[in-house]
Amino acid sequence: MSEQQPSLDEQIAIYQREYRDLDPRVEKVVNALSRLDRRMNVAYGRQLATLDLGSAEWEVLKELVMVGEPYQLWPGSIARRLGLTPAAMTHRIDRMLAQGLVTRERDPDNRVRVIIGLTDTGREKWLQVMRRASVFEEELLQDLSGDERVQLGDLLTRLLRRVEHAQPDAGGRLTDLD
Amino acid sequence: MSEQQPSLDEQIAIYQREYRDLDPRVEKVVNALSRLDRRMNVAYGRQLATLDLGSAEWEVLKELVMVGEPYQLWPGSIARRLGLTPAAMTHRIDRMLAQGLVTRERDPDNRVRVIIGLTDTGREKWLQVMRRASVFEEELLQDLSGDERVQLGDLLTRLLRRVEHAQPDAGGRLTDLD
DNA sequence: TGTGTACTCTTCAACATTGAAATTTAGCTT
DNA sequence: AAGCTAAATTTCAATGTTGAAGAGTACACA
Repeated sequence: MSEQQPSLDEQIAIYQREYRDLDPRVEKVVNALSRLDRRMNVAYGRQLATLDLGSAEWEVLKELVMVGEPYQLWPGSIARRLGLTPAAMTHRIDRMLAQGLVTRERDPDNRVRVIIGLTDTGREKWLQVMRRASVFEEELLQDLSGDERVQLGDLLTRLLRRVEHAQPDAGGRLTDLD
Repeated sequence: MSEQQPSLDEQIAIYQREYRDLDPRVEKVVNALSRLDRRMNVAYGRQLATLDLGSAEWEVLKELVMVGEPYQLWPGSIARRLGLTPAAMTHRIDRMLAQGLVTRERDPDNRVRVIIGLTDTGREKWLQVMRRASVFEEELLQDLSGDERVQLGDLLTRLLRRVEHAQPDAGGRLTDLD
């Protein structure tokens, strides 16, 4: 009935008691990953709050910067990348328009489509967030040597490959997102 | 204006163009982590759906199993662990009660408090999910040797330590969650 | 040229989460 | 023992997301 979360090793020990066939090495990786991501998001969330930005807006900003010049994307494409419904995008963009972070105009090539563009204000906001985020990220990796950072990046990239280029062929159980 | 997400390396290259001081090794780790977590959650979400379970319910189930016997927790404690408001917990538990996954009773020691307990149905549900999840997880780590799995687990654990035992003393920017 | 089909975005109602106020209880202080 | 403060949960109104339906546009094919 403890108030605080058990340590990762405690968690895995209990999981194994519940389900003997579980591989503790695999569980350690997977659960550490998910714990880390939660912590990172809490940290980002706090920094965003000090910049009057919600994490919803931040996600969209990131996608727009991520495509590079000229910082344009269709709403549906953003929605798919973020795993949201198009309806949610409509509303997010409404809000971001009001804050001057993005523009919305009809696509001349296909008038059903809409083009979302990043404003200078939006790009500046992205930069402000990244400046703070990079301080946190550096702190997070503090204990790792240069070699270890590269090693970790490589291992994670190899996992990512499995899951980002997953063809759902051959009874594949892996996820496709786009 | 591409339809699909840029690769991790493309993403980082663009980030660096926007913000020169960014350390690509750090960015690679952090962004790979966050991409992986998103993919994993999509995969889990699909498996949960086939078991008529929402990810909200799954999160609560996990916390209850994670504390071990006798599988009891206060609503506020669950809320803090999951980063939710107490109000959200009230509603989640309402739903889970209706599905017979948990019980809710007053704490005899402090009648303001409430004790949420796992039912046998709930524990069985957890097991069903884990049986499927472990297949996916094994597939995810497929390309890593036994040594590499341990190595990855260790590196991630070291990051986690930085962030889970963070005292916000000394101007610390790291997050505290509980 | 006309029709059908597919696609994109928006609108709408239902549901989940949030933040704040309200309620109830415990524990401390005097 | 009374009153004050702090804590846990629930209730309520407001906001965000979802799924489905609707409106508009492009493309293929007859």
